[in-house]
Amino acid sequence: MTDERTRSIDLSGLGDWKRSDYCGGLRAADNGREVTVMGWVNSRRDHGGLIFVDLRDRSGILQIVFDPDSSGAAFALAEALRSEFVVAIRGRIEKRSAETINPNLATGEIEVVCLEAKLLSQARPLPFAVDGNTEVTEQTRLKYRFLDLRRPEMQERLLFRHRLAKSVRDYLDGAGFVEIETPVLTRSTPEGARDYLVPSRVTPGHFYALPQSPQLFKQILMVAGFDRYFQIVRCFRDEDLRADRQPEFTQIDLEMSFVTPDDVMAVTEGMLTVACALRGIEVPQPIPRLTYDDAMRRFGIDRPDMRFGLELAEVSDVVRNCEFKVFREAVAKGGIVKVLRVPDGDRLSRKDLDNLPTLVAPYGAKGVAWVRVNADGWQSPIAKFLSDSERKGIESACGAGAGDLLMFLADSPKVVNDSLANLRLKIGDQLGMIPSDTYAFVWVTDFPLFDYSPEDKRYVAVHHPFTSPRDEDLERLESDPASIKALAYDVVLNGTELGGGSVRIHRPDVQSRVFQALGIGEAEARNKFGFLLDALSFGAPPHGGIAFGLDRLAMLLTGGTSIRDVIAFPKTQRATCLMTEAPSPVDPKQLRELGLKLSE
RNA sequence: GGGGUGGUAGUUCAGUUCGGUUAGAACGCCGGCCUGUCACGUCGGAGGUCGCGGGUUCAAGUCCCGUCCACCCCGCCA
Repeated sequence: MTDERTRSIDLSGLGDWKRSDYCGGLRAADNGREVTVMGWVNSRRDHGGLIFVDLRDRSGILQIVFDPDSSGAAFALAEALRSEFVVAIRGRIEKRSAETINPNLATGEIEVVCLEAKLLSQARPLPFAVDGNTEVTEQTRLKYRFLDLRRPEMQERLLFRHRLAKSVRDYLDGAGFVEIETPVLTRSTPEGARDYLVPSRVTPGHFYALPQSPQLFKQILMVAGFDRYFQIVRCFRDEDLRADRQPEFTQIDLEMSFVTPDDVMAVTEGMLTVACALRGIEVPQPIPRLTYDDAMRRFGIDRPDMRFGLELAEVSDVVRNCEFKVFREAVAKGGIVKVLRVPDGDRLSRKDLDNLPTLVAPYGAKGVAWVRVNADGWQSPIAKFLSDSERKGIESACGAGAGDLLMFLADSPKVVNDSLANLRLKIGDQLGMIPSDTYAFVWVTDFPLFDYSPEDKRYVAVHHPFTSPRDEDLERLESDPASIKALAYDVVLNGTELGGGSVRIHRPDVQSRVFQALGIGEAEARNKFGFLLDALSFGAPPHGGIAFGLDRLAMLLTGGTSIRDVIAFPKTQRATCLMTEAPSPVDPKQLRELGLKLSE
């Protein structure tokens, strides 16, 4: 079939032809001009004695008319054209007659009458149509990414990503930030995600790590006196993938000297304003703030979707001694009981209610108790276990009134919050309460500095080990680590964490104490972070910064649900590339040079 | 590591409950006709390792076991 397609046609070179215009920009005002356009055959309509070709380039689509009266040679060539052949067209722009205008095309008032044509390249029959009307599975798209990326939708996404990065760069440049590159081959650090390792040939048995972020380098650039740094930089984390997580991703990374959290947040708000303006989206000035404790209390999550209500309320104290064993025992065991109030609860059917346990099971919850608050009292399987005063207490805790549906979770704080946070999203979505054209930004502040890891039997850094505690908490660093709040802040958009940052520790004594609290001994700290402690000891300014997920920002601003759609060549969930088939085995010789041996 | 969904023509899917003649549709592809289409029309045609391996059966796309791939989620990750 390939042979038949290609047999009788000669390919041409460009010769002295130069493109005069992109397809998509031509208009009625160009009537009469002779133009040279080049691009791909988006589609071909052959009427026997007359052939129309929609020519596509990055800018759009333009109709070319091949008429034997205008050029017999070009017409003969048009007969052989097929989808995605690459051609150069010389022709004259003509206004279309009124009845042949195509209002669906930006260039629909005109067409190009072909006077001369060159076939630059042929295409085998395609695995899928590039025309944008055909649904294709992602697996096929990723294998033939070069074709997928031709689709106007993907072109627009990547062009937008370009404009987004440029607007950020321009803004930060204008705000006095200096773009400085940091190493990609660097050293492995404990804490945080699993590193991608790169073996050293020159020092066998030693490894570089690809950076999870340029964290330490940017701090050292502050010590070096650059005052304001930024970088749009690739980061690497060898963890399992999600729709919004790739093993390599791009951060907008910045750091500033002599600042408080407010200063970093102000720069961030300016940057987001410029970025969102590309989509006509307004960013509130300032972006509302929520403490971590409030976020957890009201939404059960540290990245709440603020586009809708459905807030949570805690009722542990109300039900501490109630007759319902599940509630009573949860509280007795140090757990909590929280309630999600759904207004107009009859929008959820009994079947919906029966399905609730399935929705929370992934988070370890054993069930969901529910109550319908009717005008004449409570309708609920657990109503009989709750006294009048307990009912009143619950109603006042969550503001319940007639018509509301209440959903209860009783378990450890983690299970309750995880479950209800997820339930809130699911139900908000199901009831159509989440407006899709709204962009709700929120700062989450005052994160805990440490989180206790039962697995490791020690405290781990919630943000990272270089985050500064609040000054007023310093004295409790050793005595009550769990109570320490960090000078850390996340910016959240529609329930997605866009960026996070902190003011850093700039005193070597404080840094050492935090390492101690994290169970990183003096010798290990010296060994792993000696260069940082050194740097801090030679005159470090107070400094802080933030890092943004460029991919996530691009995804949200293009209305996508997966960052793969704003990454030209993304990886699959198993971190492979379907186009290049990376990763791949390597030649034994390469392994020998690196001093590596594979086990079995 | 775990849970879920999917894999049938180049593509997107139906067919799988309840096993049964030659596995279908649309789009695409190939050929004929067609001078105003733009999802062109029209006539004809080709195209299948039913993801892969094993099993049950007279008989497997369909049932059973294993396995690979993609996606969503939990764990993991800021």
